[in-house]
Amino acid sequence: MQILSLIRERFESALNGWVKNPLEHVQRITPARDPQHGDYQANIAMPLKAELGKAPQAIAAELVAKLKLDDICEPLEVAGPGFINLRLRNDFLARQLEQSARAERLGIEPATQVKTFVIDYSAPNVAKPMHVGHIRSTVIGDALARILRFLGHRVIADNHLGDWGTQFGMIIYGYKNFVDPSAFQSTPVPELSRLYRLVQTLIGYQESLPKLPFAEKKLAEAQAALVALETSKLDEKQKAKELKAAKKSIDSAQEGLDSLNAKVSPVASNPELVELSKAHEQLEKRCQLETVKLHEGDAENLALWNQFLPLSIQEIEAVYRRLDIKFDHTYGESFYHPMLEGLVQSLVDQGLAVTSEGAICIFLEGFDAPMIIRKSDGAFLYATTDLATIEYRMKHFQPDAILYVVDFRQSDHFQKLFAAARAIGYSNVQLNHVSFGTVLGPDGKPFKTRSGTVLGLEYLLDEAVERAYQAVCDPDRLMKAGLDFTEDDKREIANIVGHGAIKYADLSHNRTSDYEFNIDKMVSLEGNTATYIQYMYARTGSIIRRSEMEVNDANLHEFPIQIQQQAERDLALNLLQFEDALHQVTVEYLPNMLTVYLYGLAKQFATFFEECPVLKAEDQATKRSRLAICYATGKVLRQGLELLGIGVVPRM
RNA sequence: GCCCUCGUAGCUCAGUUGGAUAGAGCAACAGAUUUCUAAUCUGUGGGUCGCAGGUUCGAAUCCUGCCGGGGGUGCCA
Repeated sequence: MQILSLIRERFESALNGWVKNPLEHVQRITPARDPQHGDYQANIAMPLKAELGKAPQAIAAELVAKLKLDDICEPLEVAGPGFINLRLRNDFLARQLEQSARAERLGIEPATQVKTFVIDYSAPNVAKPMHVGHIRSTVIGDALARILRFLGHRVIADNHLGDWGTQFGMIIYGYKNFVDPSAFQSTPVPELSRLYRLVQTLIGYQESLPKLPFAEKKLAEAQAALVALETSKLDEKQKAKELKAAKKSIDSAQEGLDSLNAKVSPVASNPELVELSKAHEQLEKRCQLETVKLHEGDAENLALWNQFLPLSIQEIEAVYRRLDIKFDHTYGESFYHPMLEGLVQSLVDQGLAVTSEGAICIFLEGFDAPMIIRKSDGAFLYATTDLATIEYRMKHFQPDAILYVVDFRQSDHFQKLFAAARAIGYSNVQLNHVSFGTVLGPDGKPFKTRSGTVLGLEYLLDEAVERAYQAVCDPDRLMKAGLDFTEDDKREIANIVGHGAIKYADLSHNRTSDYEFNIDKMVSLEGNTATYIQYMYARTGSIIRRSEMEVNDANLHEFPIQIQQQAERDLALNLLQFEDALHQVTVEYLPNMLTVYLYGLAKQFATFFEECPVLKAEDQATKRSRLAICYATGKVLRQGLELLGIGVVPRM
């Protein structure tokens, strides 16, 4: 059982019958922020001032007198305005650690109230190459699935594949008109990617070219406005403000012009492409038509779709295999397509959806714009599929919660979707947009593929593995560390370290923040990285191996733990807070709560490693105790990393 | 225009949901090594938590306004 729950229980029984809502107050017992205030602190007395009509210090003193904690804690201490500081007894820590270290699941009991979670994550668009932007959803969703499952919940991992969207119209059109048959024969997936990019480039060109004169005019106007402003006779303050606005509108005009040029110039500079564009005017419309034909069941397009889809999925699955990501279901958009017509009809019949400006809409309280579920041309939208998906999931899985691990830019969409779901009557399910921030490039702007060339996810992973290989398997380092690896060993280590680096870099940021993508830093072997933690894990094993003693769950009772040094105590306390860290993750679905914990634990072990010799310990009892501590640390580090989808190696 | 979101050390980021003197890593500087794997450890310097008010025992955290960045905003996903 987690220590925190244990302490809270004791407080609860002391508060029972004395204050109105003990459970609420007990939540204000937390691990101490500052170790000089003990291990845990109870910030309970201060808010009770009003209810009990006494000074907080007096309340705290009274509470301390009522508490029965002497088997767990040193004598309690009231400090400052009424904090109660708790310090665990060393023998309690040692006993707890012995118990949890030999338990199969580190003593973590499965949840008593098992909940069903559907987690919707990754969701790449098939036929578009996966890139750096797909990392976040995939890795965060996978970590949450692993952690919730470990805590005993029922988890349904569902990959809502984009397999029915407009990109297929583009690829079908590209295939019909631009395919290189021999390339498609030998390497179909890259050829499909090429076709997709070609069509996309041409469409971008056709869209942007006519806008170019307007953008140029807008820029010129903005510049003229600035000049006019500079000579005008406004008062200083007003003028400064307007100058700023004028400069800003120049910047945005410039930016607009630049982005148009970026779409125009790759084609304009290539006569062949210009010819292609001329031969395929209104390309976007043509592609849309192919999409419509597909959706209407056109035999040729459906056959092409059926041919392309498995190829693309194979490609995606190869990435998942590398990353050790597994789903329970992969119900893509196409899976829901047959349900959409009926869904919209029934919403109209119920009066929940109405026709407005030719489109079928759901109007929701608190939103300016409606949620459109059928376009005026009859086509369905993302929102329609999402509603059908909720209906399907509710019917087949009866979830307590559905988590959508999707980019924060879609938060409006999800707010509407959730409001619509409630309006339809799905009230006994928690719908949660587990949103995440943008991956930024070195310029602080959204990470874009470098001018034209796509920085694919596969390339990125290869790069990380290669750098991991160079760093970890540096011959000098291996010699100094006395490590003698075969080439296979090295490759395996590089794989685990490289992939772990990418995942950890993502998971260690608060998911709601943007973060700067920096491959050097990710695969760097210093600081808050997976590699550091993996390294500390390897050291726990290395000590045990060198002791030439067998240490395992079954015989761990022969290695009784005694806590003597500060470093041992800090490490033991840290180890026992693993379960707390996991629960922290689940409160707001923040995997970085676990990375923070693991990094702290790894650092704590490094301190222990420096200060507490194991093999050269002063006596046998100390040696055995410290071996047990190493064993426990290794176990928690390995388990923690595994819950993040990150592996370990015995030596590195 | 309206709505959402962010602003913390030179840089990259945490901050356990309102707790005590705001923390890490990188970079800089000073130490520790015939090692239990130095990919390490110990220490130093570095802050107006964007600004101004408010709420209360107590605010980086909640509320209001302003400044600045990002995103969204009726038929894309």
